Amino acid sequence: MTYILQVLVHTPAHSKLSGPLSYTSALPLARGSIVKVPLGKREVLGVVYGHEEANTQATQDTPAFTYKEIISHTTGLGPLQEEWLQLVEFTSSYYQRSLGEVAIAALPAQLKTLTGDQIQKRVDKWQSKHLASKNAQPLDETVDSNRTPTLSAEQKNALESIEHKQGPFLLFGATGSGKTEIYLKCIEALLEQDPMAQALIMVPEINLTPQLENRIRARFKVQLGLGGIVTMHSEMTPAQRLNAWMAAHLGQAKIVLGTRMSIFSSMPHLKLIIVDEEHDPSYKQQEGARYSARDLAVYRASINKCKVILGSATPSLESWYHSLAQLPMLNSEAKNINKRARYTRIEMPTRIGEALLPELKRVDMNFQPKFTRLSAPLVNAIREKISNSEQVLILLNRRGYSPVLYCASCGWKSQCEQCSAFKVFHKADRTLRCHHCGDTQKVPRQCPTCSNQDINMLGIGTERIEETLMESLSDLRRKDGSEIQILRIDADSTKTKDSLKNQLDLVHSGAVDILIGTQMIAKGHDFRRVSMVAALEVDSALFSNDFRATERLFALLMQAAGRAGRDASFKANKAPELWIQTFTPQHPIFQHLKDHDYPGFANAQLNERQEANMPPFCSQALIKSESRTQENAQKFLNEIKALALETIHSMTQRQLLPMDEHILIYSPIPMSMRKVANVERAQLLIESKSRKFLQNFLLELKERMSLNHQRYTTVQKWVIDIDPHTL
DNA sequence: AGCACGCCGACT
DNA sequence: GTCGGCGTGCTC
Repeated sequence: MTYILQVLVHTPAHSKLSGPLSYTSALPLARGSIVKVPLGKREVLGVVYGHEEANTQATQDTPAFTYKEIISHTTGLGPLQEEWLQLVEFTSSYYQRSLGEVAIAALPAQLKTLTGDQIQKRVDKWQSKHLASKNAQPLDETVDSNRTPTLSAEQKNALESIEHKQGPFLLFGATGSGKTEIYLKCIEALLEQDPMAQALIMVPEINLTPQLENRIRARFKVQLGLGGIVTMHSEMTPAQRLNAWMAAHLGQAKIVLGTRMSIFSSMPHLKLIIVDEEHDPSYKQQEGARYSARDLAVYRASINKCKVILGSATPSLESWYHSLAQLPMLNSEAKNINKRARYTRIEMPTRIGEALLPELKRVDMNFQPKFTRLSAPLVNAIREKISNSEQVLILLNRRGYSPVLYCASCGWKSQCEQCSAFKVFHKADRTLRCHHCGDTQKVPRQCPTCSNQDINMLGIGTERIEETLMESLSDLRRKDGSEIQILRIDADSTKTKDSLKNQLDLVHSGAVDILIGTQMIAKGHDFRRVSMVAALEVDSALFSNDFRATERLFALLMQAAGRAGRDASFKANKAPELWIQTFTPQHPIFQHLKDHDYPGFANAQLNERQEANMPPFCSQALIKSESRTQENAQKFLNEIKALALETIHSMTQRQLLPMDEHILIYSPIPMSMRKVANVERAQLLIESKSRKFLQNFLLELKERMSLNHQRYTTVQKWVIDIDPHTL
């Protein structure tokens, strides 16, 4: 008997080939089976999507098409489960990519290169190893799994809610309020109740949060054995990824800890999903299928009928909004709408132990001498902390020495020829570097256009702050008379593999007094002896074109402040301090920050978003195009716009859309980074009050586009970004 | 997406 | 004379 299988293969999103392809097979392989199939001259990985008995006679309207036969199917690895396929289907349709692309991208790459036999060997090897480690229950080491901390009343209430309610849960807990302990307790309870159960924990970037992994391993190592806990992130080797994936797929890994990619891990007994720091932008994939792993987590929990916990001290406005049963009414214009709270909010406002909330100090830069980089009050405060053997953390989100070079006599600037950006002066190797295309040149000794010897620097970067501090604190000594140590951590200082970890270890060990860095140091890491955090140059985020910039700044500053004063044994008789240098100290964000009032901030933001009809009060999609010329990039989008208007008209006529303007098509504009590496970029924003209508509309728009596919040749590349993060 | 075929520029 | 650029076209 011959069967015809529909197989998902990695085919492009916008083409005739975007659907499942048909192959013949001697076996009626189950949906979800992993197979190898021929495609053109290649042999590719595929996932069986369905099968039917072959019709011996080709029907009239389907001309006989000679299908190729599948090459092999992977024994030893059972089929991917129905819920997993459903997640793939949803991702594919919601984010407008082909089923095959989503499915194959979600599988470990080694499945493509290894033969069926090789995979079988891996499975056998893995299973015997796993069994061995299971039998040898480690009595070794100083595992203190029984030593679980006593829970606060807040934590007890939180656990009770999670146990008795349905969720999804928004765990809104201050930094240091013990969210991690809640996660661990939930997993504990789950495994106790069902030893087969699997839990998925997602974190924004695993290398920035090794503490969580350590705590999970410490807590569950004995119970689960080595293979019971696996991690998944992009820095693992292909072999490691395959192993972790198999462990999860075969049900032996009970805990999967990973970055956004792990939302697609095959977990047949998935019973709990946790999204830590759910507000973090890195949950949004920026390539291929541009999914939000956080949103998919909520969806996956609903199809798996399992619980999902979104945790954050500064939730995304979307999640916050979903946790409200009623909109706040702070402005007269705001409408008080009663709505359904989709998420159950659980609050844990109190920091555990003696840790005090940071105190906000604003330096009004309007009253500082012109071009001041580090204000006198800030420098004095730093001196005081250091001489008191405390650590200081300085945040500046700009690496390099100076972001722009400028010639005062002719007006030359260090513009990158290939990008709409300036080349940044890096003093360490005396180069001018473009941070967008990577182009690097030696720094000119004189102005390239007028030969003026005197080139000015505009603005500051982390390198320059490091230098400035070294100079202004050169006389300062530690209590024991030794020299103070300043360390800079940014993408430049952490190029080699373990350098980030090594540098962070230096901070933890106390060898460093002042740590200067970009955003990367604000995430996750506990610097226990840090008693002061200073943020420089924050104003640009307050006046950005991107409506989410304020939200991101607030989260960053709250998170940075949370780095400080976490050491219970650190006898801080004073609260830790968060210093901000700003030209707009009266900006409302700072009042909320001072009061540690996230709800106040979020509610004010929600009111603004409501008035301006921005997310979460509308859904957005962004079509981006790339071309040699800006004109062509926009020309393409104008064609799309015309097609979109036609589509709306037609859909309205067919009553697929309501009569009034439910879909709003803006006009093409250059992207905020309009040129990168000599490629001009433009974008077209599409908006709707209704997520469902927007989806339906985009589906039909895409269909119409593929009908006249050959027409779109003016453009090199185009993509649809659903729920874009940055505009 | 890959991968081939195919037709024009600078090199062993 | 070949190597190799990326435009065009095809893959169940």
